[in-house]
Amino acid sequence: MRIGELSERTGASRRLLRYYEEQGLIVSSRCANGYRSYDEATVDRVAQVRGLLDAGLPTRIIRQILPCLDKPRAIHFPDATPEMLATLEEERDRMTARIRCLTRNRDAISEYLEAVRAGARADAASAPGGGGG
Amino acid sequence: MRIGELSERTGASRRLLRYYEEQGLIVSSRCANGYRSYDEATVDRVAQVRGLLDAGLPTRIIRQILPCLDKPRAIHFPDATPEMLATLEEERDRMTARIRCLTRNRDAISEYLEAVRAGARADAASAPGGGGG
DNA sequence: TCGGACCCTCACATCGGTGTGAGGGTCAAC
DNA sequence: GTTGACCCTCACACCGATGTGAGGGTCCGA
Repeated sequence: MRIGELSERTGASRRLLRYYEEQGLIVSSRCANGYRSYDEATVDRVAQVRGLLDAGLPTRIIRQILPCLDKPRAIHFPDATPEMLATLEEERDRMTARIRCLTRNRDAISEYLEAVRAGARADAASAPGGGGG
Repeated sequence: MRIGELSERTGASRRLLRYYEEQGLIVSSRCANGYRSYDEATVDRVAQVRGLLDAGLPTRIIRQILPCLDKPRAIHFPDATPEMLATLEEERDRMTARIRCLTRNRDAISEYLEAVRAGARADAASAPGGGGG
């Protein structure tokens, strides 16, 4: 597919898709006329990239971790230098920290929302038609 | 405590602490001489803010969700307009999505690391002193 | 052969989080 | 009364993710 369709299917602007490619996050082949051509899997790839970007990872890191998510069954060990592995472990730990932080705060929001709803119900029951102070 | 100590204890630069204050994420009182003065709880608050920032939330959103995390037991219902609640629900869902994305990818990284380690062990066992292809 | 929808490559603009420095005050210690 | 560590308020600089627009090609259908 060409960039327009990919853009529509992923919600990412064309500009952004070119940027991702420039950053090495997605790849494209070129048609004879120079147009970019993407295969089906790129749709998922873009979603993944955008998810990670939205979760606070910079493109530099995403570029590093993507290759090892791609081919979960066909891992190329020569790719994995010791520094690379160290980076991955570090990044995994950072992600775990992020997950914990997000989870804690999300749960607090949920609690708050429930409390507000419970309070609103109590309010309605104890003073129907009136306001609580 | 003054800004220098807070900076040291949180790892956030003074500049950043002033920025957070400007963004309404932390508060300070002022000494007679104009110096900012923070109470103990601000240390945790800064950590929370930085965690959320690192997880991809913009200050605008953090400012909105912080008040409802602060006082989990002393909720002020008048604060909560319906739009506010809607925003919170939205944000909670976005956080859930982030958590899922991070978890999925982190687990994939973990799997990769384990596979590499297993491969390395197998390599070492089958061809000690040699290289695997 | 034209128009319009699509694509290309620059390249500059914007926005948010952060660094850095100028110019200047406060205060404790010598 | 000077020095040095701390604080203040600007204000500009930077970087990364993204928008926008200029200038120009390709291709399809009227």
